[in-house]
Amino acid sequence: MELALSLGDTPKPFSLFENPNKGFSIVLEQAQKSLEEKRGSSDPPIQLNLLPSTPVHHRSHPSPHQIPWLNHALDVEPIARVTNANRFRLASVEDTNDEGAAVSSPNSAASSFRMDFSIMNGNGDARNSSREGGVDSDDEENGSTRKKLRLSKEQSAFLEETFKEHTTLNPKQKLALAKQLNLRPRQVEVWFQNRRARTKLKQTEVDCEYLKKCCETLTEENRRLQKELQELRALKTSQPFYMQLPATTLTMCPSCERVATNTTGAATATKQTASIAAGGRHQK
DNA sequence: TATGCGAGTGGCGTTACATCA
DNA sequence: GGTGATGTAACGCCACTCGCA
Repeated sequence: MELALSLGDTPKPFSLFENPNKGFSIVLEQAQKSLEEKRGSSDPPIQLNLLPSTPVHHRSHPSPHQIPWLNHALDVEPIARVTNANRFRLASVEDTNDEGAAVSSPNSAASSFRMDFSIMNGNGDARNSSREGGVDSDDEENGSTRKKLRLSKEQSAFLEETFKEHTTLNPKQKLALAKQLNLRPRQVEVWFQNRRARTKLKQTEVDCEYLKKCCETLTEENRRLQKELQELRALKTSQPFYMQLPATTLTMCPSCERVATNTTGAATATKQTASIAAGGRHQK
């Protein structure tokens, strides 16, 4: 599994910015604004491309990895986070596919791996080995012990591709995917939950790194400005002559910040004075 | 021993439905 | 009978956690 890290050049800003409920976002926003103001340009914020980027043209130009039935399902019913709003009662369907027994909690459909895939797929072939993510033979023999299930590479890859298309599944998609991969719907559901959680975790790590860099940059900028201020104050005390210049004679060109001579204004004169005191920094 | 990851559990939000005033 | 308030069940998701490979 590859996690692509994109540093900039992303249409979407920082993920945390998108969530106003996160306390982090305020800090980040301020830091980013501050940096942008100082630089005069907006550096593209960092973003970890863990979440699948859904191409705008994705329906018209399907990728080689696209899953037709999923796209079809999308056409029928858009998902994202509307599963609650648009969900339809599938309890009976799921329960049927989900063993319908050995339920340890309302959300966990099964705590053992007893499953006859021949019921679901019409074939109970040799793919149902534990390594392939199907029924574990040990579980068949010993229902009390649960062996660690590992999905096969093919199953993982397929789930990954599906996740790239959309990070959540509606019940139809879940059932279809489970059927296609020879897994229980609950397994597909859990895989997507875990995948979302780990994506979020990775993104958080990247966010933290970005915040660190922001903090360092701002600290450095602050240090520089403090130093500059000290120099200005020193100049002000040692060369009071500049402070006695008529305020109406000097100003700054707003566009290039060079000295102009025949406009007036006390504020701009102050700016000019500061500029001269700073050694004409703007005249590079 | 550390790590990845599949899975269990509890809590929360949302929706549909039933009941009652 | 229609309507709004309230309670409840079902469902999905998330955060946390465990434990196996």
